[in-house]
Amino acid sequence: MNYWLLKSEPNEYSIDDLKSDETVIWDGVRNYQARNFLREMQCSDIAFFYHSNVKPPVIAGLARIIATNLADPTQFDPNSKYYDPKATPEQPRWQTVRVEFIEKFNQKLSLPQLKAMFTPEELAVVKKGNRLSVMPVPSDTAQRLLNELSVSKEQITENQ
DNA sequence: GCCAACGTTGGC
DNA sequence: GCCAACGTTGGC
Repeated sequence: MNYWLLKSEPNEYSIDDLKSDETVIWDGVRNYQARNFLREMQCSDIAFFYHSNVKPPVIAGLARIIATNLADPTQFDPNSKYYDPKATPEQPRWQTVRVEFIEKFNQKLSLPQLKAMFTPEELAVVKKGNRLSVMPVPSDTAQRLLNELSVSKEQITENQ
């Protein structure tokens, strides 16, 4: 199992939105490095849900990857701001995943706290100037985060 | 609101 | 294929 971090501006889509939707397709990513990470995701992988562009930025919750290698439907929609005229259903350029709500944290970890806990090598989101919206979280970093957030193994395992 | 960081575009 | 110009992200 692999761990990831997904950034979202809560004005656009928050952990509360995911909680009420239960699942969502993670559309709108238009950065190749981020897309390549989306392509690597596998079912039952865990994602830390990060709220960006708020004071302070926080890890707000947890999500599970439940479907992979999906063509992002917004690339085919001329009315979407994520429309890509070079993409066709036969040859899509942007793949993504569907995620499922697991948990919203009461005690959120803020970016200053994350900077105190981790080096940029351990957790890329603490690196100054990092604009990537999808990034891997090394397994040992993920374990430390889950421990800090008091997440039990049962909570992140499917078929509880 | 500012601006550093950095990805993308396009002229050459 | 280089790189200046430009646009966007996102912390501060």
